[in-house]
Amino acid sequence: MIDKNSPVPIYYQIEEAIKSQIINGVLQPGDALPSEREYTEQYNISRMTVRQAISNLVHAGYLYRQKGRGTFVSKQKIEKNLQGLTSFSEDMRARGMKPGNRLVGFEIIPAPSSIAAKLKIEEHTPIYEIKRIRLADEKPMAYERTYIPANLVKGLTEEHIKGSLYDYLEDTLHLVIESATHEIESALANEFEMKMLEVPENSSILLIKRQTFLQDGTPLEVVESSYRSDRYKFMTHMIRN
Amino acid sequence: MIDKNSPVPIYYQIEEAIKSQIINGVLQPGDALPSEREYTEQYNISRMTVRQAISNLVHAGYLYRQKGRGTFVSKQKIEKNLQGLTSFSEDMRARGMKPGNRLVGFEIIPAPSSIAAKLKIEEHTPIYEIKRIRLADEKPMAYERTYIPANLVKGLTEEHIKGSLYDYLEDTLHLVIESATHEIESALANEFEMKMLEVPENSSILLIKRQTFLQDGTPLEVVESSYRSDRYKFMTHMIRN
DNA sequence: ACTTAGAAGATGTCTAGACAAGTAATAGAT
DNA sequence: ATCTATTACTTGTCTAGACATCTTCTAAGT
Repeated sequence: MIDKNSPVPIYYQIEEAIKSQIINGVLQPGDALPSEREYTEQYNISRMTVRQAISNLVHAGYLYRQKGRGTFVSKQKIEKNLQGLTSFSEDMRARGMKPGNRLVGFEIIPAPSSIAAKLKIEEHTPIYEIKRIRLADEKPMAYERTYIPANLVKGLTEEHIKGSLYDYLEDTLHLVIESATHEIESALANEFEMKMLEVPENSSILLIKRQTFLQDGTPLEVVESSYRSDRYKFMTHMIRN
Repeated sequence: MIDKNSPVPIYYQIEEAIKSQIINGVLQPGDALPSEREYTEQYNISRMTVRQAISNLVHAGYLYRQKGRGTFVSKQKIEKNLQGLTSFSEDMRARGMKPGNRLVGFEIIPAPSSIAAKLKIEEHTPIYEIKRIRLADEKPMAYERTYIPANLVKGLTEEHIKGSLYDYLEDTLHLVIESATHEIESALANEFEMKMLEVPENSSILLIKRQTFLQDGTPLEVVESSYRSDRYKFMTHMIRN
């Protein structure tokens, strides 16, 4: 079960063992876990190591702890942050749809002041402007404008955009994408959006403005998207402080 | 600086000391923190205690760690999960507005099947149905229906709802509200919503469907809200896995 | 000047306790 | 039967190391 000679950290092996007991129904929602001391004795490991495994599972939402009482399996089925930050393609795939793209525009432009402020660069600094119609199952889902600092993402080409931009950023450039903020509004589709999204007059759209950040907090991109309201709803998960 | 005789845990005191150095500009974004060993020596505490403080700040988004290199101040200014799960009143206050309420309806009804499924109770089980116009600075912001299992929240009265429902749940009933899911859509206001929200024909609205969960994963409430799109945008923060 | 190897310094993982503070169960007294 | 005190058990906090693995710097060799 726990292999002390494995390169996989012991705490991680414990995590996976507990998680699979939960997923396989051996541990039911509301069940008490064995105590930390019991794990310590069973696996002959330090209690702090057990605590690290359990803390990670508490953080992930599988377990909750109550001082003096014990540790219990959460009734809530979703893993916290499972619905995390994804690329458009990842999002569509998660919804069982086939993602696609129609590139409308791709150029380097001087950053207008509002975008520059969000990207924390000087106005007029060169940025990539990427305009796309986002498809799901071959039909328009969203119209999207993406702005990325040119000096941060060197060598970006149309080929990268046709594939997965996030794959290029993460796998080739080794950028660590950490988080994003979203502002979500409702509006009526304008003439342009009606045409791009193929929706009739007086259609409402979901406007999503997103800012993505790297691990060290550097802003990576600003994305402004107009989604068809008949085909898309935004889903998120929030934790109370 | 660090008071070992204080009831406040040492790791928490370290956290607060580092946090205030960041907030006061003593530590700048991108700056390296002193090493764990340096804190250990400076405060004459265990390195594991230092690690706990730093881990909490990493988790909160103030710092990031790189193995072999050190720990650095994040450039990103917002605290992760700062924009966490709030009540309506908390949300409005955070936006600098004065929250208010017009109670439209409050009764116990048998749970319809779709609500029962979300609350994980049997159809027809008694639930509270609370209908409110949500005000901000005395003007309508949202129309909202809330559904709460009656056996989970005993003794709920109109007085509680006129005040802060979350205060009653947390402070009086000691329920630990942990998280929520949101589904956000865009739509056109119907006749009823136009009247409640005082918006003209062909106004778009932001539809937010929320499910709130307690610490142990028990569903607490289902909330369906229609927000004025001219006065409200939804803001959230997501982390990449 | 450039390259390589070793040392120094950083975080990551883990040990084996100890005491603090909360909850639950049990035993004894009324 | 009920109440109170004690004991047992739980998580929370902390200690004082040790070794693993990564990065960076320095010194030596070419």
